[in-house]
Amino acid sequence: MSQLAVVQLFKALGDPVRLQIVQRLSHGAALCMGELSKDLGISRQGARKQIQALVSANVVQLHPVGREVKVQLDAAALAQGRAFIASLEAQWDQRLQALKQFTEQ
Amino acid sequence: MSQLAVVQLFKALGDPVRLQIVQRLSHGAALCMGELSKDLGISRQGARKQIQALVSANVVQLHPVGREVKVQLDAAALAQGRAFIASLEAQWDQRLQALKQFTEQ
DNA sequence: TAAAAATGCAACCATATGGTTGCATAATGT
DNA sequence: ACATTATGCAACCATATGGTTGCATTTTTA
Repeated sequence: MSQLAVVQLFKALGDPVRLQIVQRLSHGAALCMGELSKDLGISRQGARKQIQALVSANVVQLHPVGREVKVQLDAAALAQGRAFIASLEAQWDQRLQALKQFTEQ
Repeated sequence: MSQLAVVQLFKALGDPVRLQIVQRLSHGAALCMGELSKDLGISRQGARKQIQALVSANVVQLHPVGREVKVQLDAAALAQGRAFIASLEAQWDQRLQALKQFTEQ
């Protein structure tokens, strides 16, 4: 996973509206835009732009169905984000381990 | 962990310069600001502002040592971010499981 | 065939963001 | 003491961002 992709992923999650959208979608149901834009406290077009941001970051996928557009979470993006953080933590722990061995000498 | 804290954490990680800083720090050594600002391709004050953003998001801590200021990663923030993503994935998986059982009926 | 519903597109606006430069200040080395 | 080093603070600027409104388009429903 490229650095750029990771940055885009975290940037996408780093906004209250977008994170709220992701949380609602994580419950599984693929909601259409109209449903999603409610409860967000902003206009439909405002929500649309945030959803587009999630699409660009590959956090979400759009599936047109008739006149509606279903919005579905892409769990792979979440997995990649988690894996990236885990790799940072692994480097950190490795260093702590080395430091521990050094002080025990 | 509050929603706001999660948003701030991801927003902090969602920038190429800040992510680069975090990656360098994940190697363990607590670097001082001057060292960090090099290799970033921006001015010292530019780097300073990004580091401050990381401090505000609790991703990093500052420790003044003489005339220097050491910058150290706070691995707890990483753990919280990873845990948050994991909880989203858990909800997602749970839903998939329910769907599977439904179709198997 | 019309009306309504769900969405798309574009222009616009206020504010946030990422960066710069200039100068001040505190700690260190000679 | 004095020059140097590491940093802090503030003003400033261009662009990105998050939101709005208005209107056009496509699909469903009556």
